[in-house]
Amino acid sequence: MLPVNIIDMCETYAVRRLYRDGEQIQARGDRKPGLSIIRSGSVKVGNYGRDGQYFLTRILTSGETFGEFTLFADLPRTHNAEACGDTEIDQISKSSFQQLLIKYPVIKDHLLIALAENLHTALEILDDVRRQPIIVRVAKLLLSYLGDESGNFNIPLTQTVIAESLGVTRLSVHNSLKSLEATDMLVRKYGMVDIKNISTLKAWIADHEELAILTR
Amino acid sequence: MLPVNIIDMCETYAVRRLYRDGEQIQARGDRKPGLSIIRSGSVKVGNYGRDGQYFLTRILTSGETFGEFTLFADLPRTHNAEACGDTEIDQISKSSFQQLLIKYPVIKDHLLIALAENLHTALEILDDVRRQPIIVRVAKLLLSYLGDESGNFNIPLTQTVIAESLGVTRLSVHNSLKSLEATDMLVRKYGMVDIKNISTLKAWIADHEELAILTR
DNA sequence: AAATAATTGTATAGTGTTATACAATTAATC
DNA sequence: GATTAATTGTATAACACTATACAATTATTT
Repeated sequence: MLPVNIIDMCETYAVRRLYRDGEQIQARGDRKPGLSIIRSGSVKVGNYGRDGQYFLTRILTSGETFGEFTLFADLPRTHNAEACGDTEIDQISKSSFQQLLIKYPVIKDHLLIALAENLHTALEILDDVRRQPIIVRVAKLLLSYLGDESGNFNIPLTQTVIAESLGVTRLSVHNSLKSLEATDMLVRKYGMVDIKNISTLKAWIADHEELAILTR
Repeated sequence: MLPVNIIDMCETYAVRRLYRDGEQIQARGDRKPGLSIIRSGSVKVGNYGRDGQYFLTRILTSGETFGEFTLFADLPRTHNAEACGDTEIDQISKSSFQQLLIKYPVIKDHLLIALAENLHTALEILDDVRRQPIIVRVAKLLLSYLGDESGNFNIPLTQTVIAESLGVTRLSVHNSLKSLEATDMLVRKYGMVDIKNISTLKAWIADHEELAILTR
């Protein structure tokens, strides 16, 4: 996610387009490079599996960007993206972006940071997928939605969305939430999860993802 | 992986150090930023699971680099790294690297490319972990080791190493290889896998990872 | 207030993967 | 050439997760 003032710099180099709810913005495998900036609405990023099962990677909202890596490496898009509600998107083509970089070289630094952060996040998620049981991954996902410590304690995610985010069945999510509720860390509600005690949740995660740090 | 001439530029800004076989170079969670360049030997990058199970991420060899993302985002190391055989490594601290960037600004562009490529790779692997069955992932891993089309057809990987790379048991790898051998694409040998026909393997992968591209 | 849609809860069977154990084969070492 | 180590092969039981189906609950719409 780029800083606001950087995004403003981009505006004159972009072409704005409106996507209707559910409209596809890009497909996995697309090769047209360019940076996309969400100005209003939100975007569902994910892929469909063999049997139509959907794997949600992330929901991006206003101010967030995607497609950074297509600007610097000639590689196809890794994910489908579709509008989630009517959504306005600024598209900057690769050539426009190169001009933009000449005018505002500082943007390069912010892209380096953004790419570094995204890479770190991706590596951490990959690590979790491999090493953590579902219940820990559910807990960590919930924690990631709390963000600001003292913020909202009720997380508006359906069990289905959590399942799509983690790439598991809704049933597995349901069972995990039930176990977590049994240890009194949260309450399941219709279309949301209420966290009862953040620090307890954090401690529980730290406890259960504790890993042997061996040297051989 | 940075171009050779870029790595040469780095040399005078680096501190070289020898690591003995098996010696730890960095631990997951370490916060000291810096870029590492392998000058000789090789490095095993991975993590240990709860029960001591090892998850191998990659084996890096001479000329390859790691730690790029710690230079631009204040984030801890995601993986353990240990020397695999006696290994020489050039370490460039964050402050040295900043001076280096001032002298050779072009390095920034190569780092952007490297980060973009690494991010793409990570996203693709994450996608495979979620959507592909083990047998397809085994096949894709083998294919990735062929690299140059007409190169070596015998891949020197033990079933254990393949298992650690994919985060599954050796047994699952064994069964996958057996199935792939049954369709006459490869031959299992002691400590290696011989690919009989690359194009057949590629076609098989394309066939089996074919995915529904749905729009809803 | 009634009807419809969305979400959650529960139960059973099936499947792929793991865990565990040990034998067989191949390579390396003495 | 004999011994040891490493790798591969095979078999069984256990387990986590999935697939499928459907009921119950909560919210939304009319």
